Amino acid sequence: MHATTLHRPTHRETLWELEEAFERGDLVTVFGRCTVDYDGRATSSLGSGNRLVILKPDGSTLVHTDEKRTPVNWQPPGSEHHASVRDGRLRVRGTRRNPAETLDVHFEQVHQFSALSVTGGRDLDLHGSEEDLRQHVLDDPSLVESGFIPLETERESAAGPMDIYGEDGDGTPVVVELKRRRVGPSAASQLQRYVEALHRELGDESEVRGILVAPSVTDRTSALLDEEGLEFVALDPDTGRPPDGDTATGDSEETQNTEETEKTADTGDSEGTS
Amino acid sequence: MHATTLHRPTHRETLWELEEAFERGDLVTVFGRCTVDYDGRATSSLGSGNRLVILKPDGSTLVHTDEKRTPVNWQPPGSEHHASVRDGRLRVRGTRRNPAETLDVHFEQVHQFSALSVTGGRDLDLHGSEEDLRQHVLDDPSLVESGFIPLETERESAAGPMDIYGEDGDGTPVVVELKRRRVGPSAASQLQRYVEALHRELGDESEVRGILVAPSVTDRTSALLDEEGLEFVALDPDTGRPPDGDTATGDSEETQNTEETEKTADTGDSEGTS
DNA sequence: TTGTTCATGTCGGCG
DNA sequence: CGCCGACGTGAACAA
Repeated sequence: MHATTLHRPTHRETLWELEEAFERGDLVTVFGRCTVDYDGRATSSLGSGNRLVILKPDGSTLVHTDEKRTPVNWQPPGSEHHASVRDGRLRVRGTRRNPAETLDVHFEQVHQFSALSVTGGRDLDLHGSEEDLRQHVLDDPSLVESGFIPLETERESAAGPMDIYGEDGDGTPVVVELKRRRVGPSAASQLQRYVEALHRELGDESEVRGILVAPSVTDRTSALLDEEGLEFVALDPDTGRPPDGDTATGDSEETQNTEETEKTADTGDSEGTS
Repeated sequence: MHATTLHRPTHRETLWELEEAFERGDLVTVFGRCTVDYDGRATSSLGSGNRLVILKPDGSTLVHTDEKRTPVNWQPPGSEHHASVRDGRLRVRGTRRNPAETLDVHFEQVHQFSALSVTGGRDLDLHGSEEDLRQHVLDDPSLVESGFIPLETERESAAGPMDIYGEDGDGTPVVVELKRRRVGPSAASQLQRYVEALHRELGDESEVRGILVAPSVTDRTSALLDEEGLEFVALDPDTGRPPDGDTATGDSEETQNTEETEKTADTGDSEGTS
């Protein structure tokens, strides 16, 4: 581990240290007054101001102001860094092809330069994603509906892979779409795509049910689900159980299967993870 | 403008400077060996390693490794920073409510601390977004189709706001969905949602056309569009004209209006921007 | 605050 | 490398 820092360096000094840092594979931060120009998937320009520029050894460039989580300008990983001095200004350029794009940072003045060796320890242990929700459902399919039997995950269809494919107690095909958070209209459309594709695949006479599993759903989306004959089951991705305010279980006398459907899954005695 | 930098400071020194920097509203960078723990919308932990931590005066926290554009961990703007020393470690905590979430960075060692005044100049001039494409179409509606008349943008429907609502030469309602880049299935679904909602709104006897305007479309999506009776028009968001390889203009003898539809817009003499 | 959608989204996985 | 969908998406804007 090492850290090189220059205070108010000349452009020539910065240029030299930049190239050394690129060579070593350091992470570089440059704080200074600069303009930024981007051209590629879109086009942008940013007037002069003091910003923090980060150059990563994987080729990425981040230009940060004092606000927001998202950089005001950037270049993705896989780009190439190149630095030069022209017209009394230091230029740091990031380029890539496919898509072709270029980011130019022109420094009028560099207030601070740092080269840091940031190697090691970058794998994150994350819980609470859609993957976890799926595991909950596979561990105890009755969470979706009593009698539900998962048959396949990521099952392919003409509309793409569906999260969980299975059958209900009557042997009717069921498509389950999982969302880790409150869902909007797009999730309903996505589920509908899968249901329609499967319906076409299995034959026009076949019934196919679609169930959206998420912690909650917006009003408009709830209406869309109703119109499409799709169903909703409330599940929290963390606990794998119905959220606290478990209203809107979808059965507002509009679900198409009016026979004795038991939607209330019996909680409690799930054996859980192996 | 000022920049304070400490090289291998003690935790006590860092703590002092951190609180000063928070007070001044500086942007802070801390480079050091640390662990990171997050709990909120999800839960994550990150083992010990050398990382660059950025603390913005708007409350955001970014933890960057030597790879990727996206921080390995973060806290959004609007959070609150708090620093303390416990058990011989420096803890920097970011918290917010709604949703409730906490990010803890525990430093075993700080290699470098900087406090930077990054005020000013953060508005970006950006071109090439969907907004530009819309302007192109509104300037010359024949780009979509000869005879097309835009009536309203962001028109509300039961399925949400549609990009452009208008009429074709026959007075048939048309929903136009704009995309700045090559589109996948979700865009087709989105358009279909709007068309269906409008169809319902105007009455079951009414015909409603849906046109997807984008530079290009994937094969599967093209099939989806066909099945739904939706149309596609190829337009480049930058130039507002058909892209170079202008194949797949949608008229593969499957569009439902087989009367004399003139899809080929006359290029060239568009008056353009006012 | 909630709902909805765009984004230079970014990122990972699979074919 | 393209397609496809998740993401602690973030950010802007309207209701």
